[in-house]
Amino acid sequence: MKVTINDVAELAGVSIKTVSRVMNNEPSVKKTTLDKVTAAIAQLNYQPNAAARNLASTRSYSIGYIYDNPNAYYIIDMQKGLLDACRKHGYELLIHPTNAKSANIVQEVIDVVQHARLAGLVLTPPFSEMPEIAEALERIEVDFVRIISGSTPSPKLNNCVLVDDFTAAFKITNHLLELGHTEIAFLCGDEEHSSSGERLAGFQAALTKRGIQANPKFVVPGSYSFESGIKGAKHLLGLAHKPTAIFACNDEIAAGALFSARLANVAIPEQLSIVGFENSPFSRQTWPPLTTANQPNSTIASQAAELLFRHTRPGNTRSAVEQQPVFIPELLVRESTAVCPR
Amino acid sequence: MKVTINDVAELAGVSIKTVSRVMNNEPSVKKTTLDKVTAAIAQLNYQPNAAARNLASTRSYSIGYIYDNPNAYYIIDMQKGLLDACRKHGYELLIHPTNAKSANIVQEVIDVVQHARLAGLVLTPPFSEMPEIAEALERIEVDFVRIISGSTPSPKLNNCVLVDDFTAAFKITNHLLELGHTEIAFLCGDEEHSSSGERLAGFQAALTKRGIQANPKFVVPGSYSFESGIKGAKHLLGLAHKPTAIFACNDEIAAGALFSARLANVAIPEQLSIVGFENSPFSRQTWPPLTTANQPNSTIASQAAELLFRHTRPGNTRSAVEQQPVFIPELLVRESTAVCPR
DNA sequence: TTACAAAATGACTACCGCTGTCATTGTTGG
DNA sequence: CCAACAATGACAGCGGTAGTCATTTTGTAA
Repeated sequence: MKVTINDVAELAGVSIKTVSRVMNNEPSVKKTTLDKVTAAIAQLNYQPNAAARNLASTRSYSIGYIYDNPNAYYIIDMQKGLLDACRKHGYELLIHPTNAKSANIVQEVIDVVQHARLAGLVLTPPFSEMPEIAEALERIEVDFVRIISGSTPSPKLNNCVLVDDFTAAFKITNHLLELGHTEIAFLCGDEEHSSSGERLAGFQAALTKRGIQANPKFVVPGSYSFESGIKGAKHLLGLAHKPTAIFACNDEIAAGALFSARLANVAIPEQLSIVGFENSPFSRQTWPPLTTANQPNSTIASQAAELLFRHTRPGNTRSAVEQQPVFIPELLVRESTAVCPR
Repeated sequence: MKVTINDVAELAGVSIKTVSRVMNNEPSVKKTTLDKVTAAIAQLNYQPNAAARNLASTRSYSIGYIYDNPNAYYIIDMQKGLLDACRKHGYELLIHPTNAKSANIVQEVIDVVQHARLAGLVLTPPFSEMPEIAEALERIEVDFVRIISGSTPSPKLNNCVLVDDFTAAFKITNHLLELGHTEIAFLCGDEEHSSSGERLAGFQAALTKRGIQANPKFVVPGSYSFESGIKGAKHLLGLAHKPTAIFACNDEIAAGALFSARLANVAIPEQLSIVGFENSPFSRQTWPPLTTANQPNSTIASQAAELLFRHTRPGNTRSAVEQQPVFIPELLVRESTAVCPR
């Protein structure tokens, strides 16, 4: 029933030490031996006992995902990507939802890492944007990969997976411009999340490039919620001079805006175009379905985990600057956008 | 830095075996010794190394949560509750999202359980309603707790946590009846989910009790989605004889119905009352916010885990019939319901 | 071929931190 | 005061990793 390293060694006709060498990708194993052992492993479907490994090894075979994000769809997608990568590399995933604003959050993170003897951590906003967390993890010498909003790799962004909100927002805005819109409003997300700022910057850059001066009245502060979308759109539709398109900082805001427009008897997309961002299930559930930017969260998460594993693997120095994967969410045109009515 | 059982033993002036006994709630530890050890544990903030425990013990200290559910909010809530219970009892949680409809799902579940040496499993719909899964788990003698829709504990529902959809639906319907509604429509969820049937039964029972005959035209089949709510409500509002209230089988359907009503220029709640079910974040994000039934998913999950731990703990026989906790989602009145206009 | 260094492998040991078993020591009550 | 039982401790693993050498293979230059 239970296959141990001894069974594999016996079948392959080698010592357990050699099997161990194979399992840990150590060099100095001859090709022919490696093949024999690999075959035996496959034949017996041997999977090393995680508990024994963790106990014996100085290395750890689990990584953690600490999060605090109201967007359940985002979290689920991230988890999925992390789990896939973990499964592939024989790691375990520890999930730890918590409150990023709690007073002793740094200590809590440290406790989790140390108690579970984690090899590393994957951080998403807001944790990935909290310098005190990064500092603490560096202090206790635990690897981590941050998923953050950004477009240009740089040494400062060491160990980050970048999501290029700027460029994606630029493209979305171009889509609206191509439809003839020039009076475009922007509904911001939370100021604390850098993604909101990046998207706004991309939006403004696209306008500027076309020689259009962004109307400051059309930039509405808010937060990443349906509620905020309702309010923001209501405000915009009450202006004497109304926009013909709204760029909402995420799908929830867009859905709220859509709702508000309905209330005001504004036809979407005939009288008003609305775009979202993220391609959450949310965006497909509205009516009409939202034009948005597809953010491949699972893939992003997988990449982040892979990056982490690369560090964690022995022989790699933590300080080595890794290449920084950059993801550009892609424009996904659906039915909430149309040619400018004017 | 790292506190082990030895440190505790030394501080308490006992052998490590005694500390182990305390950690595992074994009897035959003298009160005075127990206090000494407990104090030492607290003082050092000792937490046993999970890997070592798993390795040494015949028992397992991890449980699994296997799921396949499109509702991310539900999953996140469940995870939260399970994690809380696990943390409290020193267990670990393995999460495993997968596809319930895959051909070899039973084998997959068995593999997960055996590879991770799980002490038990918590199952939610659809897994909790798949007899082949239950049979397989019984065959390999792994404990599991199912969270299912049901109102009356019975030996057949051994090791289940019941969510009394029937009674909750009954109460919701009563709320509508008390507002004077008699022409109430029902938007069904997926047929495969027993919760939909239970809610419908509760709805009909409430009508019957008031001597109202349910109009068969007002029971609309569908699925647990926004889309389905849109369609269902559109159909209902197109009838010559329209309902004055709609009972949607969950919040997403209700949100869809609400959307449809807006499109048809039907004022909510003045002209039409709409209720949902679940109290998902969704229900607060609509406008007006939905009257719904609050389903405390985290608590339900915690209870399920507790039940599982009780089995798993040595000294308990698997076959012992446990009490079955029953949760009745509670009516939560918000702004989507009002007195019947007629 | 031979010789010899280098590479590959194995035998063995010491853990990792905890639990299970069984022997030993305390602590009662008759 | 001693049986009888409760409370405690000594010690051997669990299934691996890691390190140390010793030994066997291999490759290669003379």
